[in-house]
Amino acid sequence: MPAYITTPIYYVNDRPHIGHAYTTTVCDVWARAMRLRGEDVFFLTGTDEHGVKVEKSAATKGVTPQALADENAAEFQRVLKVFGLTNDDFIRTTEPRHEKQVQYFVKRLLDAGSVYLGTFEGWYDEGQEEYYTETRAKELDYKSPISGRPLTRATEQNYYFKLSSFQKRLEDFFAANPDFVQPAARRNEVLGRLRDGLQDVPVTRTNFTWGIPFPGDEKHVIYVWIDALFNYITALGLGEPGGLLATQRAKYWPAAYHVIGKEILWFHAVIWPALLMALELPMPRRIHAHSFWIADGQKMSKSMGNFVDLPTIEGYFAKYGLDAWRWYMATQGPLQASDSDFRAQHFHETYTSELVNVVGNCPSRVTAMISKYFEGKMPADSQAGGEWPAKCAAAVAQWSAAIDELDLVGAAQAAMSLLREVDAFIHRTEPFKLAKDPARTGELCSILAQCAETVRIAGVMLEPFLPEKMAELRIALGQGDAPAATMAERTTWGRIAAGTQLVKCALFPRVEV
RNA sequence: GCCGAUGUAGCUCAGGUGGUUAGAGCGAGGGAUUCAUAAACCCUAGGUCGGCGGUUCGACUCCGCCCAUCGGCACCA
Repeated sequence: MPAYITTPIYYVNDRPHIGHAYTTTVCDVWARAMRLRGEDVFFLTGTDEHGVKVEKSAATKGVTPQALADENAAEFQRVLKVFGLTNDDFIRTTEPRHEKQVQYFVKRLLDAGSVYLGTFEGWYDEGQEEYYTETRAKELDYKSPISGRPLTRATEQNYYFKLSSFQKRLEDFFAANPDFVQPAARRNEVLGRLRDGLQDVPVTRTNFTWGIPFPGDEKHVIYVWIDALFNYITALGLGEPGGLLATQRAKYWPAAYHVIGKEILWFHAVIWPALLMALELPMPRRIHAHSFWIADGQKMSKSMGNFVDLPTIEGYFAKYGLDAWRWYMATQGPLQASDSDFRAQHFHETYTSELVNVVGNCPSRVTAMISKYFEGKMPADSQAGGEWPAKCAAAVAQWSAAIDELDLVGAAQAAMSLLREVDAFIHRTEPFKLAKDPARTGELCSILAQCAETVRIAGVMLEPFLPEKMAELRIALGQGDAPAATMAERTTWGRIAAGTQLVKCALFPRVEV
């Protein structure tokens, strides 16, 4: 079954930081989990490269907007590699394939009467070439915040999208699809605003040129946000029906899961569906709007200089490893409605208590005992797994149900609790004592074989989170490095044949503060 | 200002329909043990459940007010 996972496309005026890393990592874990289940996943990310900010930054630097975009897009792409992210494509809004299709879609909106030419009137700051809303203008006492000169009342012709005409259809859609926007708190915000009524929104501007020209009226430039939203379908070639891209990728629409930050919820939950309705395209499956990381209890901001930036992140890679970073992002992050605090100490504690003491230590003690008592040869289990096959099956089911809901914490817990049970089992049955009594070797064999099998299955479930370390675990358990089997096969009981050579492993070294 | 939330042990959070000693994980302190990465295991936390008032035989759980924090309020990518 096809599944299409997207991140927002990142604005090239920014440098990569924890926000980008977080969203992309969450999507990556999700994509890997779905692929593990055998689903046909297409995972997309990219960069948003148009708009007045890029135009201005480029001018300041004395380069062309395209040169600036090229440089920063390359940086984002480089970072994806460093993070080991498995996106299937990287779309840039300045690519011809995207621009052509956006013009096609906008033309269709125009032809369908969903886009029309209207007049915009507002408070204009001539120095900044910016409009302010009535409330903002009032706050500024109708003076430019930069130059102090009075704002002028200006009008401008713009193309508008008839968002207002989709009110009823959107309400019906939300009523029929209660899970469309996640988490529920975010959905409620959207519903609340929807009740206030919708106004038409401009889709073009004329005060800058760094954008996609409006088809048929080229002094207008398509507004960045609409340009950006379309990336989700231009990457699939939907704006070029019958084209090569569409032949290969059209199957991924509408199986789309848009993972976004809460700041862009309105665009994705309301405007994007309305645009799709206007284009008579089916709705995506889900919009998941996560919250933000804060730093040591305070909002991260560039001016405060407390942004967790790329060098900081790379420091964590060096100290704890890439998988540990992924684990922290996926299990401690703000996937739900409230923000999460990023603290070095919390990172360290999570690493030690979960990865070192459980995910690392449990396989370590199991493989150590098998090494010591059986020269590393997987012992034979005369009890056919005892209660463990059923426990593992239940954990896998729980894992899978959690993955369906993008509940990464739940999925991780399903695997973790299995490992904790193995620890408890060892504590209860005391194989290290049985090993001293030759009469009880049969019992010892069964216990250790059951532990090793359970560890192997838990390891499969942890692969999307900890791809590098779980590959090491597979090798330690004699399972080779590149598993070709499906997840269903790999989580069935008894794949480590008796006699298989196992190796003692220590996956997560303790890190001193 | 308007709309919507949240406020429970050091930290992160659970606590349908009100009822004996308010829970978990992590951290911290102690203990016992050794297969293991001084790990797993056992015990310990005495938190006026934001504040005030009300309803009730009885409220963390219902109502009102107040305080604090957070989110949304559309052209911002």
